Amino acid sequence: MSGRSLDQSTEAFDFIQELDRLATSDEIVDAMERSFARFGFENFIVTGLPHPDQRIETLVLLKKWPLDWYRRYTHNGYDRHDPVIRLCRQTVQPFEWDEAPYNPETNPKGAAIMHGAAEFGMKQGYCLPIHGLNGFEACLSMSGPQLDLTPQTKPALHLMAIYAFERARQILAPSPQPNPLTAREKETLRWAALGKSAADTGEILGVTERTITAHIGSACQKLSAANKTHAVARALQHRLIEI
Amino acid sequence: MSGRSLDQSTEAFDFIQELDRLATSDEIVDAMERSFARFGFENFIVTGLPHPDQRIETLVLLKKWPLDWYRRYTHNGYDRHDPVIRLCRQTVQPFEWDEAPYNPETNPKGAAIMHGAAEFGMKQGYCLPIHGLNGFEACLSMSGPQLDLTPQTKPALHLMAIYAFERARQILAPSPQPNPLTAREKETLRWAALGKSAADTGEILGVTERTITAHIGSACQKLSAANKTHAVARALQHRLIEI
DNA sequence: AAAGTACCTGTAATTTCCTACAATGTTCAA
DNA sequence: TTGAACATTGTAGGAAATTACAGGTACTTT
Repeated sequence: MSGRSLDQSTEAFDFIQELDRLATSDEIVDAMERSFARFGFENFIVTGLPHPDQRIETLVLLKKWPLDWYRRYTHNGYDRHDPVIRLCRQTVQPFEWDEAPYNPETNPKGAAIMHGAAEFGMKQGYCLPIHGLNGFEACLSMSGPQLDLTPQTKPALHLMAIYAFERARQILAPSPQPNPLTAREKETLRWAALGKSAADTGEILGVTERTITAHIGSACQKLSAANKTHAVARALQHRLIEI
Repeated sequence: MSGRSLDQSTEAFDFIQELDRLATSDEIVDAMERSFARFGFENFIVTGLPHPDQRIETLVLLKKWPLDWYRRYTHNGYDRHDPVIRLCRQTVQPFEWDEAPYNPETNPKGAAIMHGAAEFGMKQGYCLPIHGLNGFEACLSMSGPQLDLTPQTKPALHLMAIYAFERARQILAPSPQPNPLTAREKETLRWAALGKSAADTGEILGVTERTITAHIGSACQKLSAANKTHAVARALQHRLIEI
C-alpha cells in the first residue's frame, strides 16, 4: 500500500473523530473542505433529495458550491432532471458524475445540466448516495478539477460522507418538524392503511364509526388530501405513520 | 494512533477490496469470519428487516450464527419483539446491543430475547443498521465474547458492513422479484394515491370509470388488499409505485 | 376563568367504492 | 394457432366514504 493511500485511509477515520467535536455547520464545512481537498475536491454539497412537492433548497444541509450555479440550478428546478440526482435515487453505490446516464429522448434537459456544471468548473465529480431512515434520500456530491479516486479512496470518501451527513443532520435538523397529526388521527390512518373500514377501526378502538370518520376527515384537512386513500399515501410518504 | 488500530483501519479497506473478488455467499461468509474475528466477533448475521407480512427467514442473506438459537428465534417470531431489531429501524448509527432499550411494559418479550441470546454465548454484540434503496432496511448484527470497539474501529466495522451487505445483495438477490402489477394497474393505483377517484382517473386516462375500478380491483386481488386504500399502502410499502 | 384543542357522537344526503355476473377485442408466448 | 393474460366496458346493488350541520366532555394553556 502506498504512503498516499495509507494517509487517505487514516484521513477518513481522523475526520470522523473530528466531526464529534464540531458544533456548527460552518465548522463542518471547514473540516470537509480541508479533508476533501486532499482527495482533489474543491466544491461539495450535502442535500436531501426532494419529493415532488418539495424544493431542494429546503433540504440543502451544507455546501461549498459556486453560488451563481446554485442559483441557476435551484431557480430552474434542475434537480428534477439532473442525471446525477436521478441515478442517486436508484443506487446505494457511490458513482462518478460521468457514470450518470442521460437519455436525450426521455430527459432532454440532462445534457444541458451537466454542461452547465462544467461551465462553472465542475466537469468531473463524485456522488455519494445516502439512504437514511424511512427511505429518506440524500447525497454528498463533490467536484474537483483533478480527482484522485482509487479503489482505496472511494470507500474512504464514502465513509466520510455518511458520517458528515449524519453529523450535519444532528446539528441542523435536531428536531424534525412536529407531526401535525394527533395520536388518534395517526392511529385511524394507520388502520386505514391496513385495509380497515371506519366501522372496523371503530370496533378496534372502541369508539363509533362516526368518530373514526371524523378523525380521518380532519387528517385529510391537515394533509390537504382529497380522500382517505390520498391521506394515507401522504402520511406514508412523509413518514407520519408506520405500517 | 496505535499499531492495533492502524491495522484495523487498513483491514477495513483490504476487506472491501477483497469483496469484489468473491463470487459466492460462502466465500463472503469466510472472509467476514476472518476479518471480524480480528475485532473480537465470532458470530454474525446479515439480514433484511421484515415487513409485518414477511418472515425474517426469507430475508437472511448471510449468517454464522448458533443454529439452535436461530431456529428458536425464527420459529417464535422473535424479530417482532427483538429490541435490537426495533432500534435498528429507528437509527442509522451503529450501536451495541446493550444500548437497545426495552420497556417491559410495552415489550414484555424483549428481555427474554436478550437473555435467550446470552444463553447461546451471545451476551454482547454490535449492530450495524443498513438502509438501502427505497427504504429497504437491513442490518449486520455481530456478537463476540470480548468486543474490541473503539472510536476508530466502529466506523471501520460500519464500512465493512455496508460493503459486505451490498456484495451479498448483488450475489444473492441479483433479480428483484418482478413487479406483479400490470402497467395499467400501477397507473390507476398511482392516481388513486394522488387522491383521484375512479371517475377522475378514467377521465385522465381516457377510459370509463368502470375500467378503472376493474384495474383497482385486480390490483387489490394481486396485493391481497381489502380495498383501494390498502392496495395503495401496500404498493407504496413494496415500492411497486412511486408518487 | 376563558380560550383553545383534542376527542367523541349524532343525523342525513350525496358520492364513491366494491363486487358479482357478463362480454368483447388485443397481444403475446407456447 | 391457441390458450393465457390483459384491457376494456356494461348493469346493478350493497357497502363504505364524504360532507354539512350541531353539540357535548375533558384537558391544557393563558
